[in-house]
Parts: sequence; C-alpha cells; structure tokens
Amino acid sequence: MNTGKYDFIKIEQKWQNEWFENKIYEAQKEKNKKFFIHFAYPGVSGYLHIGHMRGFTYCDIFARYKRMTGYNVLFPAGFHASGIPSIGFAKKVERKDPHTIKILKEYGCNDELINKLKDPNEVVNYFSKIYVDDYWKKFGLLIDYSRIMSTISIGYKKFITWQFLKLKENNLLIKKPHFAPYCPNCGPVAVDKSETDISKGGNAEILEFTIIKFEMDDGTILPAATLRPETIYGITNMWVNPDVEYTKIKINDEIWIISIEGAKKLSFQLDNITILNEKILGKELLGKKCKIPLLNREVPILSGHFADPNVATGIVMSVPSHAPYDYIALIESKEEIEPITIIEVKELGCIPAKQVCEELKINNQNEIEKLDNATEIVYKKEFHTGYLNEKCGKYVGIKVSDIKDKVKNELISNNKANIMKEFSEEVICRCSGTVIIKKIPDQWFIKYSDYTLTSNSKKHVEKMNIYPQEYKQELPGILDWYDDRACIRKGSWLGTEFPFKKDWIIEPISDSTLYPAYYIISKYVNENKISTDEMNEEFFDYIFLNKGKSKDSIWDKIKSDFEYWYPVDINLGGKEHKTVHFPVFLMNHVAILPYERYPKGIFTHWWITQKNKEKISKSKGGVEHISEAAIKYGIDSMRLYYSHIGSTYIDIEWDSESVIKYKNRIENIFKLYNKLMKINDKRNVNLDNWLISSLNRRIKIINESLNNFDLRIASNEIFFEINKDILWYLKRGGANQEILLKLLKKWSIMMTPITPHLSEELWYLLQQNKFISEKQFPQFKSNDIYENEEIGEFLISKLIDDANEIIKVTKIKPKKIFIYVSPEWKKIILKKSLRLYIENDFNLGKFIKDLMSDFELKKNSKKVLKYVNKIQTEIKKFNVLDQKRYLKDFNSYNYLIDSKDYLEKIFKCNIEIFKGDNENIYDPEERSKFAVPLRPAIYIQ
RNA sequence: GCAGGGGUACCCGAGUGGUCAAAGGGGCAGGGCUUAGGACCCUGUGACGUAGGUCUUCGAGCGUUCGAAUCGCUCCUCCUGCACCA
Repeated sequence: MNTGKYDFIKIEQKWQNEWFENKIYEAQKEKNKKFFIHFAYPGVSGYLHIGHMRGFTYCDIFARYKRMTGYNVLFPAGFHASGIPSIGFAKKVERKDPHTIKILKEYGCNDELINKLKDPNEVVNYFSKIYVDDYWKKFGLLIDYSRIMSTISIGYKKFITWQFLKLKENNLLIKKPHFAPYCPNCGPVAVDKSETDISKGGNAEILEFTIIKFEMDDGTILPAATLRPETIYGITNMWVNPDVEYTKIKINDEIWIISIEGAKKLSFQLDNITILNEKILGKELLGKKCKIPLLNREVPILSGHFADPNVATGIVMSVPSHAPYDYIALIESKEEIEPITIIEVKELGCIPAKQVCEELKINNQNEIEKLDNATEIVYKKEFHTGYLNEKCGKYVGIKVSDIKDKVKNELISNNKANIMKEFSEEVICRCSGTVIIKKIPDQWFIKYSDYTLTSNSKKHVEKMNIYPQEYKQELPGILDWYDDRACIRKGSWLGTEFPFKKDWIIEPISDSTLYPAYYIISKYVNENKISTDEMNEEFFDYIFLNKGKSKDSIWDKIKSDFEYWYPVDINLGGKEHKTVHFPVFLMNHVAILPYERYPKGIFTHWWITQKNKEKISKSKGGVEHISEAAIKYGIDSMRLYYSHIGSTYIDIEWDSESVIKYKNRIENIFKLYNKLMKINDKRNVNLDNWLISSLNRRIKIINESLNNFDLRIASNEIFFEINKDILWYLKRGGANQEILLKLLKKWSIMMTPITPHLSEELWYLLQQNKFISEKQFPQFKSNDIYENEEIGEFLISKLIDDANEIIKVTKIKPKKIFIYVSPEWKKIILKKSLRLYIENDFNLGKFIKDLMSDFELKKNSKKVLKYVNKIQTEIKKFNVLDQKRYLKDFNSYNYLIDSKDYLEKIFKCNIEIFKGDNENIYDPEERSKFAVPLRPAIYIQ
C-alpha cells in the first residue's frame, strides 16, 4: 500500500497500458448524443516539441470531458505527410547535415535506420510511429487509434482526387498566370522561414514594382522601377549607376537598357525577351535625356551610386521631394535642379524628404540606415495623410492611399509600363543559385474568391461555435481577404497527383481541408474491410453526397457512420491556422458537402514559446524533448500546466520551474487524498453542509466553463479552489467521513479530463475498480445548497479578517476578544431598504417617515437615522450575492457561538460574544454601536 | 502595405462598467511543522494608519459616466499571420 509517495512514472505507465489494452478509446455509436473533435493533424517534419503537445492535450481534455457527460465521442488523428517537410528532412539526412544526424542519434537511431531515412516515405513511417507511441500515447490521449491515417496513403489520395473532381464540377478550379519563386537550376522552391529549399532569404516578401518606360531621344527605353508609380509627377531626373554595366534587351519591338541582373530576372516574367549583346556602362548614359511618359516632360540622366543593379531594373527615377535617397543624391550631384513637390502632407513642410533628411542629419548617399529610416517616415506619413496636389493633373485632391493603382493602370493600359515581381531581399537556393520569380502562364487555382462560396461561408460562420470569441469576429474578414490559391506544383514534394494535369502534385494546404471526413473511412481501410481499388468517384459520391447506389453492404455501413458522426463539432489548431487552414477547411466543406455537414466549431489555441516570446526552434537552443519532459515532470503535471498556466489564447513562455510547481501540486493532492481517506469520523452539521454546498457550487462553475472550453477557470476550480475549500473545512474542524468520501469521489472524477492518470489511481484507491475515465461527470444539484452555512462561513472568515487587521494596526497582543452582534433593528432596516431598492422603490424621505411610525425605532431615532444614512449608499453597491445574503434570515449569534472554539484557537485567547440588543453588556470602549448585519463589532483587550 | 492580438503589482497571469487595492500561481519576508523534500501549513507583501480606515495605482494623455483596469478618441510600444511552409 502506498504511504504517500506518488510514483508518477509507474502510475502513468500502468494506466496507459490498461486504457490501450482495453481499447477504451474506440468510438462507439451507441448513444444519441455524438461529439466529433480532432486537431489539425501535424505535418511530418521531424521530432515535435512540448509546444505541440499543448493543443493535442487540450483536444484530449475536451474529448474526455464530453465522453464523461454522456456524449459518444469520435477523436481521431492522422499525419499530414504531404508537402516539403519530410522531403526536406530526407534531404538533410542525405547531405549528412550534422545537426540532423546528431538529433537522430540523440533519439537512439542507429546508422542503418539513419541510412533508411534518406527516403522521404521512410521519414513518414518513422515519425508516424514516434508521434503515436512517444507523444500521443505517452500523453494518455484517448485518440481512436483504429482510425490513424496519413495523407500519402493510397486511400487518402483517392479521396483527394475525388475532392478535386468535385471542385472542378462546382467551377471552383480555374487557370490563370501566376508568379512563383523559382530556381533556374532546381525548379520551384518554397520561400519560407523554415528554409527547407533555400539557404538564405526565408523572410523575403514578393514586391510588385512598376517598370515605367522612359523614352530617350533615340527611341531607346530606360525602364525605371518604382513602388510608387503615382510620383511620376514629381520626377526631376533619372539615376543610373555610372560604374555598372547595363545591357540592351529587345522586348517585342522595343529596345530597353537595363541592368544585366534585371534582364535575366525579367526574362522569366515577360514574353519575347531577347538579351542583346550590347553592353553600356552607366557613365555613358550620363547627361542624356529622356521623357516622362504621359507627361512628356524631359529630364536629365544623372549619376547615382545607390542605384543597385540587383534591385529590379537597376534604373531609378528620381523624385527628390518625396524620396530621401533621391533628395540626398540630388544635393550631392550639385545640379541646379529644384525638387517638385506633388503631395501635400501636414507636418512635413513643403519638401518632405528635405525636412526629414535634415531632421535625421543625413549628409550623403552612404548613410543607408538613416536613409531607410527617413524613407519609411516619409512614405508612412504621405501614405496615410497625404493628398496629391495641383501638379498631378486630373489626380489632384486624391489621397495617396487611394491613388497607387490608378496611375499604374493608366500607364499599363497606355503601354507605358510593365509589372515586375521582385523579392524584398536576396533569396539563395540550396544549390547556391539566386532564386528568382517566374511567371507560370497557366497555373491552377482553387477559386476561393468566388462570391457565392465566400458569402455562404461567411453566413455559416455566424452559426458556428468559435473559440476564442475574437476569432469569430475576425473570420468573416479573413474569408473576404482570402484570395485564389495556387493548388498544384511541379517539383519534388509528396502528395496526390492533380487529376487534370499530369505530373503536377496538389499542394499541401489544398489537400488538408476536407479530411476529417476521411477518418470515417480510414477505419475500414485499416481493418481491410474495404479495398482502396473500390474507392472511386461513385463510392465517395455515395458516401458523402448520398448520390447513386450502393455496391456493397460495407458502403452502407460507412455511409451510416458518416451520417452519424458528421459534421465535425470542433476542429482544434494553433493560432497559425487562423488565416490559412481554418478558412479553407470551412470553405471546402461549404463548396462540396451539403449544408448538414458544414463544420460546427473551431477552437484555436496559442503557443508555448521560448524565453522572450520567441518561437520554439531547435536551432535557437530549443526546449526539452517531449520524452524527456514526460519523465522529468510527469504527464499529468504537464497536462495541468497547459490547462492552468494561462488562457488557451495567450502565448506561454516555457518555464520548467513552473511545471515543477504543478508537479508538486499533483503530489500534494495525492497526499491530501490519502490523508482524507483515513480521517477519524466526526460530525459538525454547519461545516458539513458548507462543504457540500461549496463543492456543489464549484461543480456548476466547472461544468459551465468546460462547456465553454474554458480550461483555465475549470482547472483553477478543480485543482486549487476545491483544494482550498477542503483545507478550510479541515482547519475549521470538519471531519465527516461519509461526506469526505463522497467529495473525494466527485473530485477525482472532475480531475479526470485534465489529470487522467492521477484520477485513475485515486479512483482505484477509493473504489478498488477501474476506469474513472468512463464515469459520469458530477452535475449541479439544487438540493445540495445550504445558504445558511454559506453565510455563516462568510461571516467567520470576514470576522477573522477584521480582527486580524485590528491586531495588525494596533499591534495589540489579544488577551480577550469581545464580539458584538448587530441588533435586530438594523437587520430589519437593512432588509426593508434592500427590498425597496431591488424593486426600484427606494425613497429616502418616505422610508424614514415609514420607519418613524414604529414606536420602538422612534425611541432611538438618532441612531436609526445615522444608520439609514449610511446604508442608503451601501445597498447600491451590493451584488446579487450580497443581496441574497442580507435578505436571508440568518442568526449570526448562534453561528458565532457554534464557532467559538475555533475562533479561540485562532486568536489564542478567550472570546466572548454578545447579542447586540442586550443593554447591559461589557463594552468599555463603546464598540457595540459599530455592529451591522454580518459584520459584528469587535473589541480587543 | 493588409489584417489581427497585446501592454495589469517584484514576475507569470485572471479580470471587459459598481462584488476591484484587483482572482490564481510564483517569488520575497516572518512564523510553524517535519522520518529534511523542487515538500507542507499560517501570516504579510502599493503607501499611510495604535480599531476594522484613508489615499494613490492597471502603457501615456484626453474624454463619456453618479461610478472606468473595463467604454470612446489620440499617442507610444511589443507581438503574430499574409497565399508554392504547414
């Protein structure tokens, strides 16, 4: 028998074995109420960290709670194996990336296994097993393991193929040109922070430059690149870099002069480009002139060293009034050219760039940091508060923030400009080549911009349960903002072949939208009850859309499963999914399935971060591995930590010290539990009733908060407040064994969703039987409320607070304490006035007149008036609970007499209690007059 | 640029109009307990106060209100996502 030491490793292992051997996780459809919850399945990208466990754990807690409140729960899981991650991992193994190899070895992989992991499919197999055995099962998750699936399995691919047939059928697949990152050596690459494909530039954004065609005297075109086409009205000159070699290119019938780098990039974006073998040094262009399109004003070409051949065309148009770089270069050139101001903006004077450059004390073109800063200041101010002035012709008076596309479009439609896409910073491929942006003329997209699809989705959002509440407000805006998404890619990644274009693979966001539906089927595939050969369009149409005829009894079985379990009640995922996965999850359901199958809820949680709110990443030192943490802290400690440390929707900085505190908490509960089981029986009606009542109130709060998916409140009540109530009960001398055992039973059941292993153990100690996980969650019972005792204990605790404060302030060491209960008449007056106030009928004058008609009160009119005066403002501040307390008939004197022993013990002195109505009492300092209902007067000697 | 979320005491973090000098946890201080452990229990922890009180505080400022951490406006500041990463 256990003596109080809680061996969490042994206990957690024991109960996990019991659960999984008995398969208590399998979803059964035997009751009427069902609940389908799942988390956004993880990408297979390597070992996960303790941050990932946060969401998985939440999902399990909700699933367990629902299971214990009469729902039949389906909680499946799978792996998102498509896309780049597993290929990236395999590539790292192949090129013997030292960090990757080191980690694999740390996890105990031998050379043979490591060698196998050069194959991305093996990577998926290996990690799938790790996720199930070392993460999910280790954390006690009651996932329905009979439904595990992966997105690169044959069955899943059949399902995705079907999804795309349906999208096409609904006119939601379209073709149009697209610009995508591309390496001339390796093909398409992903530019993202994980830098799987690239070695530099993961933070690069794709910018859209307008290339404006300036014609020189000989008809050659000087293409200047700008992000602010509206500023053409303020151009005073052009900048070319005198030391850079430019080249001529032929585009259709035009000859352009452009940097060599720019020419190469542009050749991936525009048709009919020929790079001519005619090079020109920048110097040779100086002094020549060219014409501003639309305006036909001539401007000179000047020398600007800051013109970078690697940025766009390498040729810059100069707007010195509004661009600090141009302004400083102009000053340095010593040319007699006046800046032309075309934007009126408050605070920045008549030449904004000049003013800001002077404020920042910028003297030359080399002060790049300051110049960038100045550019940002000018641009922001102008963008938000600027208006185009009279120099801008027909655009006069338009806000800068509204103008951009207008000028751009006018230029383009007059064939005076082109668009060029360019990275905001250099991006280098793994092969060390420069990544460029390539135009794909006929890229396939899912048409998320579709009006009907968007508005139906938005309409449905109103009916959904979305947590946190803020996300529900945000989601319609995201659905509007969400544009068409390129859905296929040619190149190396895993996934389903696109049915309408050979050798192109569906990209991973698009193949993970409708997938909860596949969990219904995966069980039958896993159990070999259906062959994937059978799973064609006809099959899926029958199961999901109720179209066509059944070809086999198993089809009907699957279909009835689908109709029972679908739709999804909660899809749970991290905040990173808010603007990507959740919108497409919703929209694909709306696009393909009938209304009854639209998802019912979404829950988003925030992250575990490293110190300083940094995203957890192995390269930055990372944090503990999941399996290490499991042994160091225990699973239940971590589950409690995730639930209680903060709301589900804030980021938490990982802090192992805190987890240890939760570990202690669990051990203490275990000890307390053992102590209570053995307590010597003693009755005290007041305390016993109070404990029952208090627990019952908490049961109500706990159920309410769990039904709102508010883990923070629930875990606080279960693991802290109930604990505190028990300690108060014991301290006050409560020891009713029958009641305590009942409480322990309910308490351990309520702990189960959050700390299931501890609960099973406690349950076994208490009941000698198994599976608290399958018990019914306690519910509020209106009979189990004892208001009298609640008021009584409130009175006692307030009295102790007051007495302590007096002791503290006066520094008296009490020899004897006298307590004077409020006289009856004060109670009567308070109740009367409170009732009137609640009925909105409190009139001071009338009230006093009424009181004075009472002979007894009239005798004491001075005291009465003083008291009435005091309470007339006080009663306004009462809350509902206060009101209830004061309206109830409660005998403070009797309650205090019953608690006298306890008070004497606390204050370590004799205590005497007087009724306030008695005339001849010991009251040397005349304290008794301060007594009011529920707040006795105190005199300390 | 577009969109979203924050700033609460020594720290983490609840709190969205009165129950708030502000839950809970931690830290710190004092005390207790102990088969000595990251243990546990009690008290205190904005300031002042020899009687249960008073005063000041929730990023800054202004405003709405009988009443503001909470509502509005302006500002400062931090963070997050953004389409071929999932």
